[in-house]
Amino acid sequence: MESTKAGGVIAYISSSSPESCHSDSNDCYNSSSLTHNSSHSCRQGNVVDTPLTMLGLPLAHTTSKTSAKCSITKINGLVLLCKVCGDIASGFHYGVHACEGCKGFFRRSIQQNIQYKKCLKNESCAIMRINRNRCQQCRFKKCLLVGMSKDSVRFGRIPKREKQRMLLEMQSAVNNMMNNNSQLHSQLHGNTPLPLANQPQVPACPGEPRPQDVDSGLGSASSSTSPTASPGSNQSEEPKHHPESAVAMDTSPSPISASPSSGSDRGSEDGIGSVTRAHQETFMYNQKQGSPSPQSDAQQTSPGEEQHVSDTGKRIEERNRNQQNDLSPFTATQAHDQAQERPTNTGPQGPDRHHCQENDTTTPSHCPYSRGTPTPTQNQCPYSRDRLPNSSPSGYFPAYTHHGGNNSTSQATSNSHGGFTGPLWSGGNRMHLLCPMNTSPHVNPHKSGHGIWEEFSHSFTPAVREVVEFAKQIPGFSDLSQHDQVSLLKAGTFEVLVIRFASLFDVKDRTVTFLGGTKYSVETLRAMGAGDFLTSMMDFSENLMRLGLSEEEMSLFTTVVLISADRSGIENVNSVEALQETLIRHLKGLITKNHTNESAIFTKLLLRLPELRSLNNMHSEQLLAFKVHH
Amino acid sequence: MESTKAGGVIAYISSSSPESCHSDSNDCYNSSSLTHNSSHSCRQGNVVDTPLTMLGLPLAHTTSKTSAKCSITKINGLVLLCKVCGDIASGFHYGVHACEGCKGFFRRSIQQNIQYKKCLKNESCAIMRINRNRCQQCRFKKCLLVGMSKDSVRFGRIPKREKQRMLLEMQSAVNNMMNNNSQLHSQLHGNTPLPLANQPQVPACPGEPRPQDVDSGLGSASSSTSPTASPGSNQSEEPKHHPESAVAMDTSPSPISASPSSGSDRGSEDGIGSVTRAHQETFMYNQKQGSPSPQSDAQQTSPGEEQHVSDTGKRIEERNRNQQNDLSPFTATQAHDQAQERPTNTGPQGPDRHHCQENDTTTPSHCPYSRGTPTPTQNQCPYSRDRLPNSSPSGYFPAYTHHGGNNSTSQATSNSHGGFTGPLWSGGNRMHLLCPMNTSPHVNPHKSGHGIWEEFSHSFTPAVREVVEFAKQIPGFSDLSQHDQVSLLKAGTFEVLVIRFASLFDVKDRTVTFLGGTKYSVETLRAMGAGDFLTSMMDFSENLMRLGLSEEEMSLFTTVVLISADRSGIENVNSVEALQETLIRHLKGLITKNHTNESAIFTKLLLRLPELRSLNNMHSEQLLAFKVHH
DNA sequence: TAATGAGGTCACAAGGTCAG
DNA sequence: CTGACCTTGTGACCTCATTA
Repeated sequence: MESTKAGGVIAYISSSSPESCHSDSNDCYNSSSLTHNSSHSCRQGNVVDTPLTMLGLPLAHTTSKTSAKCSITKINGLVLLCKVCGDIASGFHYGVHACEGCKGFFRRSIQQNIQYKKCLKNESCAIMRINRNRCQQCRFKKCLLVGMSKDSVRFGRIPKREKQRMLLEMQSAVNNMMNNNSQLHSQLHGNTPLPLANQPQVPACPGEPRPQDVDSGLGSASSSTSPTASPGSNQSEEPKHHPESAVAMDTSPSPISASPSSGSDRGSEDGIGSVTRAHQETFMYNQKQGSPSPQSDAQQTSPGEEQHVSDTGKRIEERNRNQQNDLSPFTATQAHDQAQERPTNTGPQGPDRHHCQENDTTTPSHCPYSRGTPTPTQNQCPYSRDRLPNSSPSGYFPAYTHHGGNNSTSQATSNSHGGFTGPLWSGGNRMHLLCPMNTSPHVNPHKSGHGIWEEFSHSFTPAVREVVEFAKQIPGFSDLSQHDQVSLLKAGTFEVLVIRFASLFDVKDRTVTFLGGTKYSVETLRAMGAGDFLTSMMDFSENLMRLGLSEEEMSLFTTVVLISADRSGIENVNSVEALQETLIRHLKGLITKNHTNESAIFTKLLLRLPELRSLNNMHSEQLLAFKVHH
Repeated sequence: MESTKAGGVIAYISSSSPESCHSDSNDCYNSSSLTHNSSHSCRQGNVVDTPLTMLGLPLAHTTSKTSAKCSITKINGLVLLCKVCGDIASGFHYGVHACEGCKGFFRRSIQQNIQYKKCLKNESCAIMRINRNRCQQCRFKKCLLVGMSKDSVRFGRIPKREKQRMLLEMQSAVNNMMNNNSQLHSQLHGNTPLPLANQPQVPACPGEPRPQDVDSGLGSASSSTSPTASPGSNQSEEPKHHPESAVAMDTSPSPISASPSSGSDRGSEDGIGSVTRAHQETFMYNQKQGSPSPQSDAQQTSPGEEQHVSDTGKRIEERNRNQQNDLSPFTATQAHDQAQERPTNTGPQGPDRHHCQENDTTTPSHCPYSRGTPTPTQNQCPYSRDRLPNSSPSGYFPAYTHHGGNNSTSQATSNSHGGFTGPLWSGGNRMHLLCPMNTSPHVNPHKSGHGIWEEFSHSFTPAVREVVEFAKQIPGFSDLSQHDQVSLLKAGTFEVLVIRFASLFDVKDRTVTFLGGTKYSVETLRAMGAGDFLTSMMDFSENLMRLGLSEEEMSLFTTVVLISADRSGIENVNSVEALQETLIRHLKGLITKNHTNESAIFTKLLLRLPELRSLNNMHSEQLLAFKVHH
C-alpha cells in the first residue's frame, strides 16, 4: 500500500476558492510577511485578502482544515498529508512531509534528546491526527520510521525537476484511483493466489503507489532507519492477520499464501468449516469481543445514557488504530500477536512476515519522498481512496463515489462504501457522524470535511479490509474473475459489515456502541439527528439476532450475502450463481441440522436478505446526503 | 461544516475596542488584575493587557466568580460559556468550550472509566452551574452530548483564521441578540427551565451556536419534556409487538375480510385460492394477454427492430387510457367488465367498498388526493401523489419525493413510485422515457416536463390501481392499520409491478414490450440511453420466469413481496410479520407440492426478494435523476 | 530574489495536584 | 469528589538561513 512511497499522502483540494492563499505554495506567506505578524498569515479575513482576490489570484485555497494554514503543502491542488499522522503536511520537514505538529514534536525530541516514557500498550500504537498525542514513544518511533532525520533535511527551494516529477506522480496517482477501484483491487490481488502475481507484487495498492519505488526510495533518507521502515506510513495498515502465511516482502511473491483457498470446488466441500475459520480469522472485533454476542460483555446501560464501554470499546478502538496506520512491521506484528501465536515482529524482514504483501511496508524505502514519489502515502491501501480527494464539488469525498458513473453505478456507488454511516447534522450547528463504525458520533468541529472523512474512514478501514480478507478465503471466491470479485465486494461489503457489527446495536437496551467504545442510547442519537436509518438498523439487528444463529451459521450466511449473482455489473453471473447456490445449500443443511424443530428459520434468514438490501440503499442515501451537504 | 463555531455560549463582556484585540485570549488579565489577586495564572502576564484595563473596559460581568481567574476564555470582550453547564469557559477542552469544572469532571470520567450511579430522576437533568454536581450521570451524559471527546482535543494555539471566524460569529450573535430579543425570548422559554439564573447561562446564544441544540435534543428538552425523555424516537419501537391486534380503523372493521386475527390465519387457509383470484381479478394486462407468459402471443421480433404488436398492445393501450384519467365510475367499471364477474365497482359507493378508504381508488373522486388538487389528472388515488406537482424546482415530479424529508424518507421515497421508469436522455437532445410502463419510449418533444410526466403517469396509473385492489383482497391485509397498509403499498407497489410485468421483458429475444404495444430491442433501448437498470430488469425477469411458476404461485409470491415487515415506517411490525409468515408458509407449501423434485425452487424464489429491492432502489435513483435533470 | 524549511515563540490545552 | 491552579506539552506562526 501504501505506496507509501510516494511518500506522502495526498488529497485533492480544490482550486478555486477564494480563500486565501493563492497559489500552490501558499504564498500565504507573503501576505503574512507583509502584514507582519500581527496579522496572521494567510488570514483571509483580513482585508488583505481582498486585494488578493481582486488580483484575480487563483485562490487556491485549500479548504482544508486544520491546517488551513498557509503552511499547507500543496501542489496543483493536491495536498500532501503528514507521513506520521496523516494530518495535512505543512512542508517537507526532516526529510519527510509532515505537519507542523509532528515537525515540532520531532524537533523537540531530537533537540532535547528526550526519552519518552514507555508505551503503555504494545509500542505499536497507530499514529493518527486525533491520537498522536496519546503516546509519545510511538509517535517518535513513527517519526523515525517514516524517515524523519536531521540528516535528511533539505533546505532551500524545491528543485524544479523534482517538483515536476512529484506533480506528475501525484496526478497519476489520483487518476488511477479515480479510474479504478484500486483499493479493492489491491486488496484482492494482493492475496489472490494466482494470477495476481501481477504487478507490484504485493501489495499494496496497485493503484499507484507502486511498490517498486520503494526501493528507490531508499536512497534517501530514511534508509537509515531500520529496515523495517517501510516506506511509508502505509504499512501500517496491512498488518492484518494471516496468521500463517508470512510473506516475504519483496522478493518472492507469495510462497506461503498459496494454501488458502485452494480451489473453489474443494472449498465447497469443506465449505462450512473453512468459511467459519475464515470468518474467525478475519473478524477481529468479534474475537476481541470474546463472543459474538455483544451484549455479553458490555455493561448494560439503562436506555438513555451513554456509557463508556471500557474494555471492549477500547480494545476495538485500539485495534483499529493499530491496524491502520502503523506501517511498521511490528505494528503489523503486533496486530497479529493478539490472534496469533506467531513470534512475529522479530524484524522487518523477519521470518514471519506475513505473506500478505500489502502489509509489506517493511521495505526500507526509507524516504519516500526522497525518491521522488509523490504518492499518497498514507493511503494505506485498499481503502485509501477514501482519503483521496476527489474532484467532486461536494468537497472531499471518497473518490469511488464517482467512479460508478450513472445509474448502474448507483448500486455500486452506494455499496462501495465500507462503513455504515449516517452523517447528520443535529438541530444546531453541531455536526455528528452517527455511524457506529465511527469511533464516536461527535465530529471535531474544527476539522474540514476532508479531515472528518479521513478520520472516519480510518475507523472502518480495518473492518473493510477484514471483509476483503474473508471474501478471499471463501472457497471458490478467488476462482471468480477479478472483476466480479471486485463487484461483489463493492456491492456487498456494507451488508457484510452490517451483519458482522449487528452486535453493536443492543436492541434490548436500545443503545448503540460505537467503535470508540462508547455506548449511546437511541434517544441520544436521535437527539443528535439520527433518523429512520437508525431504526432500521436496530430492527435488522433484532431480527437477525433473534434467529440465534451460531457463528458457523452466521459466517456461512455472510458468505451468501456477499456472493449474490444479482449484484449489478457481474460479468459471469452463472459462476456467481452457482457458487451462491452451493453456499446456500450448505447453509440450509447446516441450519436444518442445528435447528431441527425450527423449520422456518432458514426462510426467515433468507428474508433478511431483502432487508439488507434496503439498509444498503438507505445507507447509500445517507452517504449521498453527506456528500451533498458537505 | 463545522460551523461549529464557536460552539460555545457567549456572553458579552466589554464592548469596546476592537482593539482589545490582542486581546483575544487572555486579557483576562485585566479583569483579573483588577479584581483580585494577580494570581499567577496568567503568567505571561503580558504587558499588553494592561492597556485594556486602562481602557476602562466594562469587564462584563463575568458573573461567576470562578471566572475571575484568568482562565476565562474571552474573545474581544465576549466571554465563552461552558457548553455543559453554562459557567464561564476556561478554554476549549476535549473539543468543547468548557469550564474547569466540567473539564476536570470529564477527564476523571474517561480516565477512570467511571460508571456513575443512575440518575434519580429521568436521566434528563438540566445541567447548570449551580446544580452541575447533583447528578453525575446526567452531567457526564451532557458532556458527551455536547461533544466532549478524547478524539476532539485540540492542542496548540488557535488558528488565526478560526479565531477570526469565531469572533465574527460571536459578534453577529451578539448583534442578533441586541436587535431582537424576541429570539432570546423564545430561546429561553423554549429551553430554560426557569428563570435562568444567570443570564448568559445556558440558554445560549440565540445567535447561532446555541447550545440548545443540544438541549433541545436532550438537555433542555429534558427538563421540559416528559420524564421518559424520549423525544420522538421511541415510538417507533413500541408498535412492535402486538402481532395479532390488527387495529380496525374506523368503525366497521372489515366487512369482507372480517375475521381479524384469524384474518391472517384464516386467510392463510384459503389464502391460496383467494389470492390467486384476487390476482386474476386485478391484473388486467395479464388477462388480456391471454397467458401470463408474454412470449406466447407476441410475435417474435428479431432483436434490433421494433414492431408493433397489433392487438394486444392496442387493447392494452386503450384500456389504460380509459382507466386512467377517468376517475369516473364507469371508467372503472368498464375496466372491470372485462375480467370480472364481481359486481364490485359498480359505483363509488358500491357495496363492496372496502372499509379502507385509502384504497378506494374506485371511488370517483374520492381519491383522497384528488380533492383540491389541481393535479394533473389522474390522481387516482393512493398513488396520486405521484402525480402531484410539487414545488420542487425540478418541475413536476412526484410530490412524495418530498414529503419524506430526510433520511427516513428516502426509503419511502424511492419505493413510493408506481411505475418502473427509466427516464433517460439519449445521446442527442432527444428525450426518451425508457420505461415499459410508458406507452412508448419516445417523448413528445413539444411537451413540457409536466406534460410528459402526466402522460407517463397515465400509462401506469391503472396498473398501480390494480395493485392496490389486489392488496385489499389479500386475506389479512385490511386488518392491518391504514397507516401500515399505505406504507406497504408505497414501498412495495413498484416491486409488485415488476413481477406482474416481468413478461414485458423478453429475455430470449432481448426485447422489451412497452404498454403501447411496441417491442423494442435491448440494443435500441440502449442506444436511446438505457443503462444498467434495463439490464437488471432483464436479469430479474429471466430469473423469475426461469422458475416456471404457475399463476397461483406467482400471485402468492406477489403477496409475500408486498407484505414485508421490514419496510420502513411500519407501525405494527408484528402484524405484518405474522401475515407475511402465513403467506410464506402457504407459498412454500404450494411450491413444494407443485415442484416435488425441484427442492431449491422455493429458496431461489426467495432470493428474488433482495433482487427486487435492488431494482426498487435503482428505480428510485432513476426517478431522482429524472427529477434532477428535469 | 524567491521559495522553503529549521528553529524559536508563545498561545493554549491535557493532566496532575491538593485544599475544600 | 470538585475544581482552581500548575506543569508539561503542543502546534500555529514567525524569523531567518539556505538554496535554486
